[in-house]
Amino acid sequence: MMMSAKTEVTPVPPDGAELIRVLADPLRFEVVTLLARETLCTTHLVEETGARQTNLSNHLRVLREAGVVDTEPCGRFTYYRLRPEVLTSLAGAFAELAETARETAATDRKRPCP
Amino acid sequence: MMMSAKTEVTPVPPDGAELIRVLADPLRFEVVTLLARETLCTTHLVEETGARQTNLSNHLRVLREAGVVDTEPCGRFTYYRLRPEVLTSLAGAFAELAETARETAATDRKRPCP
DNA sequence: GGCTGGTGTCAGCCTCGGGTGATGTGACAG
DNA sequence: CTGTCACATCACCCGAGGCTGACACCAGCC
Repeated sequence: MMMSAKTEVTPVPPDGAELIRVLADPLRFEVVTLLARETLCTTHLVEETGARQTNLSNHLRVLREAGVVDTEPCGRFTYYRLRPEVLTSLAGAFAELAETARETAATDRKRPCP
Repeated sequence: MMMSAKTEVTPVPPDGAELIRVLADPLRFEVVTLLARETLCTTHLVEETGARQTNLSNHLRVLREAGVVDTEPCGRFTYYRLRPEVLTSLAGAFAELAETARETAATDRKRPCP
């Protein structure tokens, strides 16, 4: 069958808990921070983070499978681009949780001791 | 010598990366979700999550040391209350990161291949 | 063609951290 | 005072996952 140039648009299963787990790793979070400011390829990330290429490639796969980043091949290089929507939804989830917590604190809602 | 029974207002070292790591654990995140809706004590959390008391106590210590929750002793019980500010700041951080990423994507800002 | 440089994949090592059981302590009930 | 309950702390086990080295792959350059 033909493959065409599908970039495999990534189905992006937006699992909240899984997403947090992915972002919890220090190196992955550093990569995300760097990619937020600039679209980079693996070589740049190696320079910036000081991590081994193999190590970074593994982490980038995790980020890719989690739908956090998109890849854009450019000759021998591979550009990594961050997906803002993912971070936005995460921020929204935390904001909503914080709002609920603030209401709970304001009305002093607590379950009685049994 | 020591001054009164201060509840030890928790210095709260607001380390972003550390905070994410703390919230990345499924059980801890479930606890945070539950505490957002209602102030509970350990017994309630044991009932709700189905986890062992020891296990929960350990996780609650992590949440306490990270400044995510506050404790309020009530007789033999200990109430756990969520700190909305922590979640708010985290949400803000992610929103800011998302904003930066959106700008980067909009202006197609990328570092050239060396 | 062969060679080099940029990346992904695989298999293994090894540490970190979550789960558990035993045990201690303080607070009520009797 | 003694028992029980709520909760914390400790010591230990063990598996998930991060890191690495060896290798495969592909795209340009000679």
